[in-house]
Amino acid sequence: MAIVTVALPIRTPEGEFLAHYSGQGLAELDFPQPKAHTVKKPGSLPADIRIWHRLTEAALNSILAGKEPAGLPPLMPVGTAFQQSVWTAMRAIPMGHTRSYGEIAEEVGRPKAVRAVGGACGANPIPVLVPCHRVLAAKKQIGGFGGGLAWKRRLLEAEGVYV
DNA sequence: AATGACAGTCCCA
DNA sequence: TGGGACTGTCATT
Repeated sequence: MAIVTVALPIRTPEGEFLAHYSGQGLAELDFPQPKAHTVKKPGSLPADIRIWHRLTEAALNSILAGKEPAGLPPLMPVGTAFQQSVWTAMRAIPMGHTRSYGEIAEEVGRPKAVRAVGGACGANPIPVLVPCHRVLAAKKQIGGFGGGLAWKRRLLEAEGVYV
């Protein structure tokens, strides 16, 4: 059975993100690429994907503007059981709040797997909407970020969080 | 199958 | 300030 995904661009004040949809929902969200690459739009899209994309566009722009999204598309990232549990825990962090890698590790029942939590954060396919940027190192240190620390700072700043 | 490298954290010297 | 143990995942060997 073929795996079907659709990639659609999202214009924001920060650049053009790229959203990937599977048949289940939003599977991946890419930060703006250094090289502006054109995305070919399919002539017609399934109704559910159009709806999800509108939700993704609105949610992404809301968060970038520091506002609570009115709604989210179904978030369907692909990953291991451990990664799924970490991503689920991250989604429970309210806007403007943060957790440490250690706190997330405890929440998923693996208090000693702190470092592995960092790995799962880095593997998060849906940054921003799955708020990996709200996970900091101990003592409110900034920690790392796959998309570049500038993005992490930018996203935290939009939520009024300063490290 | 084993090793090394990571978006971490704590402990002990 | 520095080194070791701990943990999940992936690339490399």
